[in-house]
Amino acid sequence: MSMKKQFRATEQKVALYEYLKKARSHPTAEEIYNVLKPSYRQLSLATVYRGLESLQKQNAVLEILDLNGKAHFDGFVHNHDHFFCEKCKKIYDFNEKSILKNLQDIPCARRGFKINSYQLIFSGKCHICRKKERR
Amino acid sequence: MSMKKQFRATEQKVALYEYLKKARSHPTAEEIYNVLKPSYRQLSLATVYRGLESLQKQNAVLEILDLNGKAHFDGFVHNHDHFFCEKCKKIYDFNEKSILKNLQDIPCARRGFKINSYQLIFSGKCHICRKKERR
DNA sequence: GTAGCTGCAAACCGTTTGCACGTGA
DNA sequence: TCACGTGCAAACGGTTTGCAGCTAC
Repeated sequence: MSMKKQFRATEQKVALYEYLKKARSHPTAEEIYNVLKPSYRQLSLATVYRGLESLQKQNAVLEILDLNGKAHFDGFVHNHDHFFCEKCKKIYDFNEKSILKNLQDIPCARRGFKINSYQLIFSGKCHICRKKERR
Repeated sequence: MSMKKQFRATEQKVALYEYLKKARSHPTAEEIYNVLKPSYRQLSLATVYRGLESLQKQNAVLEILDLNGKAHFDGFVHNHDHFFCEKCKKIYDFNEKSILKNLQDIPCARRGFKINSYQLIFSGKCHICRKKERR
């Protein structure tokens, strides 16, 4: 029989979670590591990755792959889309609610496919990089 | 002045292109390599990657990142969406034309963002894997 | 007490690169 | 001719893993 795994609220995982909740910047694991390292001097990158994996399984955090295949993390877990800047490689929230509203309506069931989720990521140039270019 | 790079139709690149045009299976670079290797005994994986990069620049081929960050390639370059099977890791075409029709209509310009492209990938279980499970 | 978590270092693996040689236009 | 492409092997970089010790519950 399948016993559900118990997640533990360790100091490190709480710190990860709290940072992601307030940072709306979609950081990578390494960026998070660099921010938290000064406060948690023993912290290791592997722990960041494992903590993020654990938080994901609890649906507390979302993983987004950018168009280079690099993982970013988002503390805002409601269904929304993203924008990836090809220049500065930052990820932005594109909206509060995904522009794909009715997932059920999408005509896919006829092929026998079961959709669990989707990722919609726009790619281009962000307002900051465009402004810099115009100089 | 910026001279445009000339692309050459070498034997290897033609083989890559022709394989992708008929294989509707969204193979990875390694899968393509394994298929072509018997016919091109000197072929190296690096050449496959470089050839695919070159074909992409000519808009002859499309790169799709699956939800594990792995690159797959598609010889069908018109704007369409994909489906990624979480079980067998295969990528399928989801439709002939993307369900996002009017890219211009998306209210993004107000933020000063410039959209060049987007990737919409559904994730779930494909019909083959679902069938297998039901046994 | 014990399942789950941590830090460290090493391994992993898909992809890219440097180099010397080859080849298409 | 010579810019572009190739094969090989080594490097890269983000992520994962094995292990011994630690900690939340």
